Amino acid sequence: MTERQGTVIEGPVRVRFAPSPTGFLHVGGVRTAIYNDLLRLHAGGAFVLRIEDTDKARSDEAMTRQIQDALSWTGVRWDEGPFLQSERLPRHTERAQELLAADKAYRCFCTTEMLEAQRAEAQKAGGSFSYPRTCAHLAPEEIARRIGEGQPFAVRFRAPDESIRFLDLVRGDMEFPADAIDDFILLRSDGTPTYHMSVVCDDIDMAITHVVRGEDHLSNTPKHVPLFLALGGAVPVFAHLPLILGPDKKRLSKRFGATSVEEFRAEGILPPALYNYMVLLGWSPGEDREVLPREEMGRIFDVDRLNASAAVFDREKLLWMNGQYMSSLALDEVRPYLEPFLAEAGLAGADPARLRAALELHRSRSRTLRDLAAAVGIYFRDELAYDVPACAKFLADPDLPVHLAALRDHWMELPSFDKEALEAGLRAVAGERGLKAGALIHPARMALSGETGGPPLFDLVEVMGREETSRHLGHFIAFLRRGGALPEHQD
RNA sequence: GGCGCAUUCGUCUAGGGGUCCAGGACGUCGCCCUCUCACGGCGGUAACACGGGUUCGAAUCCCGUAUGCGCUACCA
Repeated sequence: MTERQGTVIEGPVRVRFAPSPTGFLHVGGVRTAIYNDLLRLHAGGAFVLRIEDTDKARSDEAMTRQIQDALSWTGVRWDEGPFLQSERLPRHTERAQELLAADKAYRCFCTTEMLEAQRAEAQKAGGSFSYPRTCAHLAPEEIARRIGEGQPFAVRFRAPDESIRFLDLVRGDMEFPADAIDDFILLRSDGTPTYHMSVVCDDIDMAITHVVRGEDHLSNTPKHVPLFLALGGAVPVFAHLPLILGPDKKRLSKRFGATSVEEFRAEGILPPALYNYMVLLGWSPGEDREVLPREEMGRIFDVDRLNASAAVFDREKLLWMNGQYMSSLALDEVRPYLEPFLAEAGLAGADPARLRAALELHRSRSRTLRDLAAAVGIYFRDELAYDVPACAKFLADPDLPVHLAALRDHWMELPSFDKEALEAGLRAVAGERGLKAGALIHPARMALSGETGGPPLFDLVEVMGREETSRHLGHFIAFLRRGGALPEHQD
């Protein structure tokens, strides 16, 4: 941990995000991408996007496309790529062959069955298994003979005998004993390169200076470091990010709700809110500020402040963050993201001016875009569904229909249908009838929104407009007169 | 099993030996604002995993224990 002090990064960096396209982009992946984004933003340089699609069975073009969409939606910007690792396989093989030629790697003729047996035995004896270097020093003639016989072989890396050290920006100076790694495989017996070979080769070719990735790669790093060296590449600086946990402190799983960018998007989360929330899951600006735009975070981002312990994903706080952005962003910035939800709510063709006014009225009251789109629906409907249980107190007042009818008549005769006039009108009607304003306001709100809560009544009515207000009041009066029975078509 | 990493309010975190009977945020509770709801404001609630050291002094440094997690493939 001591080494962390003063590891602030100032020069240009080359960072990369290298997801494998196996479905949706999960929160862990997004956060990794975001920290890379911020590091690049802070220090300058380049962000390389590399798709690790070598596991062809699980990868396809659509998934690659999806990752790019999810990243750009989130607000992560990359400078180079996407590069497909699958297209670089020949290069990886070529580099592995170089290691073989330089005797930094060797052919291993051991069969999987043999290795499995040895591994099982070692486990039974209570120890850990590492490759016993059976083929590490075969005589050249022996090798030639076996190749001649057509025996398949894998290519193994000659792991160093010294302990391996590297710098991890999150955890400090790391040191692994030599026996922590064995002579791992570079090329499978079918000739294809393994993950370790591909990653290191690509990181070298792409001149990556900082590898920011998940903690699950921490134990792989002592394998990668000597491989960088053997291939003549500069060893990058590492930063291994802790995992993201679910509320049960286990690996985040679906049963606690959305876990992927696509799902958050579908729920109506704004990209900057997701981005902002994710950044805070493992990093803090060090001052008591939390809601910060990407550019600002980029300016003050500092790997020094990355947290080393796992964090529980808190959906509530994400929703809160979303609410912050929903109400503070300019409406025009929100609109593009909102559009699909409006369409879904059947409001695609709604009157633009009224829609806009309605959105302004409701956005600070909604936590998601989906909620917002649903909330403004009341301004564009022929009939409203009332919160029936909450209507009990209105039904208990036999004079209410008359009062509301008077209110409606008064409002309809107003020369100007604006909130000041509406309020003055309502207070006048209430006064004439010996009522408190609230005695009209609350039932009117129910009549015009179907709910007990919502924006200030006169704002609501102004946006609703004269015609709809009259109609909805009429419906509600009829509803009250029926004693609360719903018309046929409304159940 | 082996190796590694982690451990501050329910959750995200601040904290780099004294300024910490531990600060901020989400949540929660109460109050204010108010026609309701939300926003906002104010206040309350609640934490240094445990045990040993080191030190005049430890949340902070060291060692152990516990717990959690990761890795331990011819997967990535």
